[in-house]
Amino acid sequence: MDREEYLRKCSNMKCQRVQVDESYAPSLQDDEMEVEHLHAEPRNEHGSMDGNLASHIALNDKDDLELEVLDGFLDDVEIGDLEGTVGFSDACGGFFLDFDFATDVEVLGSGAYEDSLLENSNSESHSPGFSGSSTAGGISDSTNVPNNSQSKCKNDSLDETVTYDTHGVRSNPSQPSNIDCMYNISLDIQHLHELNNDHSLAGGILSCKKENITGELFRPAPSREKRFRKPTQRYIEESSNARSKEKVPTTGAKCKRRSLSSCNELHVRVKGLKKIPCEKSSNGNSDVTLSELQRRKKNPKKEKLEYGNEPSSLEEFEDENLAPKRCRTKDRRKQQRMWTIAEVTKLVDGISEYGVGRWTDIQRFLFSSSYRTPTDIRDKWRNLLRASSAQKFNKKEGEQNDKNGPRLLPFSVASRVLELAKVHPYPRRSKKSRDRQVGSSVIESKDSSAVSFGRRNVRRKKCT
DNA sequence: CTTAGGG
DNA sequence: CCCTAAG
Repeated sequence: MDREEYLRKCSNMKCQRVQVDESYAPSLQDDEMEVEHLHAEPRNEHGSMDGNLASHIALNDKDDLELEVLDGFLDDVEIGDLEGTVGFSDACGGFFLDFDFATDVEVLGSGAYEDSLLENSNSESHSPGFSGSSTAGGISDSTNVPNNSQSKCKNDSLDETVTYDTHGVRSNPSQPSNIDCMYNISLDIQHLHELNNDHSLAGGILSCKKENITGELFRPAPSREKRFRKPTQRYIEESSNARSKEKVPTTGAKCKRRSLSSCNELHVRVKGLKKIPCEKSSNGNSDVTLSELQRRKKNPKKEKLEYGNEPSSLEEFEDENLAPKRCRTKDRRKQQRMWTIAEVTKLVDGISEYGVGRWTDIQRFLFSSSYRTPTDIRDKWRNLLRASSAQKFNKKEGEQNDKNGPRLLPFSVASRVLELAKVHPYPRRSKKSRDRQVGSSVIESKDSSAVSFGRRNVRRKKCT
């Protein structure tokens, strides 16, 4: 029959592909190889999937529902293929994403997956056609296949790695995981390599598709969402603020968001596994969320520490004064806390002990139980320098300006700050200024030498 | 990660 | 106090 011939053609194409794969990846034992393998040729996969779909459609043209579903999927695959020509990483992302949403992992990950494999071997042993795979999922007799035990062993060992990785990724195993899907696909391919089976690749993927399609309703592939540009940090913050006030998003939006997050997770996971250059968007997003999390995590801790510390009356007073200001400003800003005299003296002591610039040491040894970060300490020192110099200036000018200054630091502290400022200049001389100083000194020495050896210089000048 | 500098 | 670049 022409249908069978067509199918055989398709399967032969797959067969060639498999052989090519095997030629340059003969022993695919570890997972990294598998992932790399999948990354290495996404377009081939696309092509094979496409062909499989075509054959599948040709085979199951009587089933209208599935045809519709497959139409949607085929459309998706084509789009993915087109995107594959744009760039390599994009193609990878598109491929994985497409496959992820077209595949239900719960079905693939459980026994049905093995069933499909077995069934593939069955179909292969019985007849080269796909007559068996059109009834995918139901067949599970392991007695028919001669090399079943061997392949099953391989499969089991690989399954272990898969579950391990999955646990590393997330704690909730009920949710379908992209990694699972990916690994299952790679497992499938490896399994087929092991079997050295020409037709099983096509059949395997085909049965995967079938499983997914019959297992759950086909979700309209949100693969295009993944290419949306990652929002900036500010956008994320603002949108998160706005979203809390907004109504609950619709299910579609929810689905989209989940797909996006899972996409990122997939990319990150793959990156961690293989160190494959990912799209920058995922990186940025993860970084942003990480910093946000850190910030959120930091704040409550500090709040806790604050009460155990030293709540001086002055500080509380200042805090009360500044509380409305904080509320008015952005949320992400840390609560502004005034520096108490005790803190300032501690800071001055620390600087006199450790020197300027070793803010981490000062924070560790003197402000370890405080909410002051090294940056805070450094900023305070900058402000102290400014304030002390200004105070000095004011003192020289006259002391009638006390009202204008919001708060004057005590004379003792100011004097110490000034002393320290002399010993350890804060804006430590940069290379530039040092060079400038050196240059000036050179000029001075030149000048002095010119003064002392003026005639010689002049003579030299004349000579030259 | 720490520091420096600018905002 | 925040952000970011540089080491």
